Amino acid sequence: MHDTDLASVGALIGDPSRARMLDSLMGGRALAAGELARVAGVGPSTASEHLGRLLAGGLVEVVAQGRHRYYRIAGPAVGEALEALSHVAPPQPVRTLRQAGHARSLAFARTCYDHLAGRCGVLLHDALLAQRWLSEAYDVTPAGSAALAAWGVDVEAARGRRRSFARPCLDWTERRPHLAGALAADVGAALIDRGWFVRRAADSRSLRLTETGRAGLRDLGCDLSPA
Amino acid sequence: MHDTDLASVGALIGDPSRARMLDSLMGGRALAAGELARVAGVGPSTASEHLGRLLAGGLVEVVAQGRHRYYRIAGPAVGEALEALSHVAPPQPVRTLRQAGHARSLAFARTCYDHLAGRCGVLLHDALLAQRWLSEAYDVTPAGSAALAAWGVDVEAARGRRRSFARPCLDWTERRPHLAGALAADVGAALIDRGWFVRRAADSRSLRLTETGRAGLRDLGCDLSPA
DNA sequence: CGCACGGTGCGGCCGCGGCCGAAGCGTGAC
DNA sequence: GTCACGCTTCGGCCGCGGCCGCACCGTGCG
Repeated sequence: MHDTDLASVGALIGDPSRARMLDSLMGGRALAAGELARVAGVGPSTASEHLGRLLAGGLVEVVAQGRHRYYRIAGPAVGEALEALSHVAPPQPVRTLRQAGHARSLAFARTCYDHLAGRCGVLLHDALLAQRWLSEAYDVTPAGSAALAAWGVDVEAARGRRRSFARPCLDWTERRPHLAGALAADVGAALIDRGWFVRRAADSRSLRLTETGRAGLRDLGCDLSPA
Repeated sequence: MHDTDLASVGALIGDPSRARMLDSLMGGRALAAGELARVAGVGPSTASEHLGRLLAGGLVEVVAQGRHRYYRIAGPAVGEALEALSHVAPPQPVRTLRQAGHARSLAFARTCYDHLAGRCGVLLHDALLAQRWLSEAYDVTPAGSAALAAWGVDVEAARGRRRSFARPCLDWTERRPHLAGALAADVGAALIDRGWFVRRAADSRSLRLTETGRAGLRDLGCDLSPA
């Protein structure tokens, strides 16, 4: 099954169409083949071929549901690899006004595989430390545990998962750390759940900060003033 | 300078010749263009072209010395990305006896970008925790600080560097964690310095455990009996 | 000095792989 | 049952890029 070495997995990511698909899937949710064809800008047949290769390479997995086939990132290791890769691949230059707007919204709030990133991500990271919900060693304090429980986050469940619990991750737009790991994934999901953020589109990593979220961040002591 | 997006950096890694070059460079030291041509199995001109692309993509950097040009991994971010990629790209199947021997020695002791990995890597990781030189939070204890100083490791200097200090990293041959991060890099260098390990070849990641190292690991309580 | 050597640039060959259109298959709607 | 739709498979076209040989440049040696 696994004849994949460094080169072949790199080649899988190295195709522009597949890279766009993977980038969309880094939003964390499963997307249908047709949606992925659209974001990649190719026909359905071509997309199907790409997805077949990604599947064979173990980068994505598929779940059939009705007459749709939903693809998603295969596991945390894949997400972390793509995340690490994007750290050495800063954003491409802007060409159109539309792209400029999209880039700005991505820089403000987005998902990074399965957790929050962008300006809001680093602000939240800083706030969690400033409020001492997290220690410098990135462990949850008793106060943090209680506060996160109020958000609907099960800290102990996150701790039990087989991936790093909480760690800093250098944000490539802010060049400062945001929070990554199992806890970060749960916190991000909880905040979307509580309506702080809404996804701009099902197949995009871009998030929109709601008024609720804006108030919540202010309560945490975050300074949302531009730059 | 940076027009590199996810796809182009993936494509850089995706070529078999370039992947072999990068894998060799993951040994942590700078290698001359000719050596890299040899490990890649291509002519000098082809290798030069590859290295030019890797250079333009920011994956390697070059230092001219005499009539040689030495290439090395550009920075920690690149090393971490390659490391993360290799986690989703388990080793390719064995075809020859020579490869089998090489695979076995790699599984026993090797460098993973700039720190120790393989069976010896995870044994050392376990020993550092068992001896309580490292806490569960992967911070160095006072006892550990003294012991590491005796090895010639400057713990405080490692703490100051702009990369993660010490963290677990899942070993893909042992499927158990070894130690990664700035501290791990210094510890690995110190142990090679003290003659516990020697590099099997300048352009390989494979290490050989010396008698000195074998005794040292035993003193730490490591069980070196095979499997 | 001249030669050997390491490394790079260029021209040309060639094969891998991305792309599409058409056809086939299974699922769900009516 | 019949049709529509989502997705995959197959065949064929074509362009990108890896490969080499050769020429060129700079360095170091005798």
